[in-house]
Amino acid sequence: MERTLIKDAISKIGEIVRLCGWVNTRRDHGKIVFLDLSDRTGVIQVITDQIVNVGSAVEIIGSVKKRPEGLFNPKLITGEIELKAKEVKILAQSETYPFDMGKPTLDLELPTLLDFRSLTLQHPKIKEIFKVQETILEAFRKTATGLGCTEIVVPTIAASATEGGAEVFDFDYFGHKVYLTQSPQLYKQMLIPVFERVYTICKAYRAEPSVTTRHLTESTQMDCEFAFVDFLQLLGLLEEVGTKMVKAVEKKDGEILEDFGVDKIAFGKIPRLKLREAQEIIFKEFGRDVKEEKDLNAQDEINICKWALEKHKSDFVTITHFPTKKRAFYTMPDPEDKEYSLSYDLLFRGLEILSGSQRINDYQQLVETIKDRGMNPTDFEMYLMAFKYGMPPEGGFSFGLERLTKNILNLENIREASLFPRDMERVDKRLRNE
RNA sequence: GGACUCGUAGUGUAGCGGUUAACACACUUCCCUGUCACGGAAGAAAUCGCCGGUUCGAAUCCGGUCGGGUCCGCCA
Repeated sequence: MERTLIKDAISKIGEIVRLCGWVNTRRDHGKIVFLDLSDRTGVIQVITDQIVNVGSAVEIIGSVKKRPEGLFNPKLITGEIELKAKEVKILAQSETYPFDMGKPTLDLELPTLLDFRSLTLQHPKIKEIFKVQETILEAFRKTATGLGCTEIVVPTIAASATEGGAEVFDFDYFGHKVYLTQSPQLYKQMLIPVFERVYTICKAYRAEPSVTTRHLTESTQMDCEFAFVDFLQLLGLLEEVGTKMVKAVEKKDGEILEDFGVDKIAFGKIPRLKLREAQEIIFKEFGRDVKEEKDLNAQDEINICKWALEKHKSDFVTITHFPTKKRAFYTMPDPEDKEYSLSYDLLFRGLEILSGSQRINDYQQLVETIKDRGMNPTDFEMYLMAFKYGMPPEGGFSFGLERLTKNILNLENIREASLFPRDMERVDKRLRNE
């Protein structure tokens, strides 16, 4: 007999069907036993007299019935029907889970959540995090494609430590020292003269010894790069991509946002502030003098987002013109004040979720900048080659997928927004110093 | 790297000088034909992270150690 998906059972009242899925919970009333059966499309109540362990994979043949009047369950899409089982076949018996999977929220401490990752991911509410992530990825692809970008796949093994800034992982490569890339930056720039506009979804590696709620050593970046654009156009592009991703989640996963108790997202016109202007606002509105700082710290980001929400009804804020010295070498200095750069960060609900810049596209200027930073142009031979042959004005940006997911769902820790998070102390299992 | 915090059944917590170490969920057995976080009865399950000290007496106080967590720094 052909398998029926749970959501399709709704239209099969009176028919005999075969359902496949997992037993979520069991309510045993003696002569009558209720099972909640789930598959990828939903959950249905099954009536049987058999005891089946929670978690087991089963195949159930039975008849779809309309529930008696007054016994509907509005929480289920199948709440007006149920399956009267004729035959329950256990395909794979489940052991007892180390915690209660039946509760609406898995109430576990973070280390427990991650120690049992292959099990905790099965919980409906945790699964939802990654359905949202899927929506973000889907919307990013769709928006970038709509903007004329070609999707590219870039390497994560590189011969030079490249960009400076973050610490990088190095390892032995057939007797040579090579590095894991901290961003797809150089590769997407090299592909500008090929495709004019590109995007990539890739992994980025940072060996920073940071143990915080917002850092991963392996993150997923969503990157775009555009040719023939100026600074203001770039700001428009990043705000469009950012807004569309969040709107897609609101549209497609509204119920999940409700489940997580998330406030309605504010889409007012996104304020654009130079770093100095943002610092001025923080001083005036929050009484904290950070005007000498070269970047915003975590508290600054929270403050300025609060201001943007109150004054501009926007959960986003764009911060521009960071000090040139604090940014990667390929960042274009502001021609009007070279101390500052044509760079930007996008903040969303108190956290930086994107950064990027207008790039230096002039070959000579790029070579000089690399030298000024104490790096060697010969380490960038292939990269620089592209700039000798008609590199147009260009720029781009990079979104952090896990950070965006964390902040959309108001998760406490970024590790919750990664299926298998890597940090200083964990690569699937806990690492111990021997 | 620095500061502050927390380690108690499988899980999440309570207890903070003398308790038979408590509660909830999960688990086992029994009862229950309408539950949907089902309900009811009984039960199993913890050398209170580890080592040492103070004390007549330590889960509880002190020191050390190991392991978490949060914040700061670094960083995206």
